[in-house]
Amino acid sequence: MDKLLTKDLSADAAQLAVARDEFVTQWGAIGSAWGINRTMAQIHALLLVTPQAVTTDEVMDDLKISRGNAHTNLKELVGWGLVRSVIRKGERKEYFEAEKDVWKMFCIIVRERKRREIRPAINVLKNCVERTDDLKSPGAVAFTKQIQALAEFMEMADGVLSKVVRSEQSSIVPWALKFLK
Amino acid sequence: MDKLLTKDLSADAAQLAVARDEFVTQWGAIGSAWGINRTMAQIHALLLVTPQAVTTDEVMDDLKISRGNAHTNLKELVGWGLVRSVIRKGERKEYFEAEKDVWKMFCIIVRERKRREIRPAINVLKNCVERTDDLKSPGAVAFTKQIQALAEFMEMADGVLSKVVRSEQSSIVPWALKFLK
DNA sequence: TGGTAGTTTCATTAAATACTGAAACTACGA
DNA sequence: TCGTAGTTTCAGTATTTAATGAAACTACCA
Repeated sequence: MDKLLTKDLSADAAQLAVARDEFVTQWGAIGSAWGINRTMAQIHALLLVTPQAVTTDEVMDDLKISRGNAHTNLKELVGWGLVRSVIRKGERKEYFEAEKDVWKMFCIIVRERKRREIRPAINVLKNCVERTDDLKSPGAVAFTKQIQALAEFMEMADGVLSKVVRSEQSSIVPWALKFLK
Repeated sequence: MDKLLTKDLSADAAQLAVARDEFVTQWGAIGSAWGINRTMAQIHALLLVTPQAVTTDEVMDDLKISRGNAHTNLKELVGWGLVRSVIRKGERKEYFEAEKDVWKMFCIIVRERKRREIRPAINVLKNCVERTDDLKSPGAVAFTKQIQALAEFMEMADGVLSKVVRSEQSSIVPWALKFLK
């Protein structure tokens, strides 16, 4: 009876462990497709499904990676703002925990990608336009027009994302959604 | 006088060539950050700013890349639907041209990424939930809840994107934008 | 101020990814 | 059906990117 209960519990724990592992692994693969390094995505996944804050050693141990790798990617995640470091009083170790709220997570990612990638891309485009918008040849005019269209589109997208993310409130998008067709 | 005119024209052409090169190079770098291979992004950029359809050889020559590389990436772009191949009657060569309309381009990219990356990610999440939603331990419940939240968020995002992209009409987003705060 | 727990850095190595170029293939026209 | 222009494939190579692990560093405490 007691044995049976124990057995069930450990079977459950195993099932959970499998699902957790599956999630961490797959999230790593998904990250790759979006230009995020696999390990960083895996660490993020791991922290997302770990209720307590964890140490570098626990991450190393769980994902079977080196200290340097764990350290670098944890700090990178902190740099993105997706992970916070926590210092428990009386302890010297550093603990890490992820932002768990999905909407907040989304806002952080959007803000960072806007800052790191969208804005610089817009600058590149504007720069190209500046170099050519005084040229009169048909080729130059066509070029400028095309780049301008791209620039305008990206500024529009940038603006939409700013507004979506501004309020930090998850209710706005589903609400706006009703108006879309 | 004639010489001066020629000089001016060639200066203009040079200026255009520089801007074009800058765009192609930078677009390649931007693509990298979003998980797209550099060459593919560069070819796409090149076709975007080339009015006529071009051949594999022209791409090779312009970007200084091998035939195999040019071929593979052109076909990949065709696979995404961002580039069409054109066969001119009476000619055996294959020509390629990009979709130039920025909004259509955006719709294509969104649809493809939805299909290739967002849907599979949602399936991974649902799969994880299935494995654990019958478990009763507090750890399992917390896990399931977190994954469920992620899954729901992604389904919502998927739905928003579907609607945004459905009409193939660029006017909808700016319009909906007015309602956002 | 020496010892220790913990963190950070970075030269080296490993792995993943992309590119080349030549050979095989295809399809058309003479 | 042979020759040729053009396309496709892919084994080998190069490049880029990420990971390791050990040494240097830091900060605290006895």
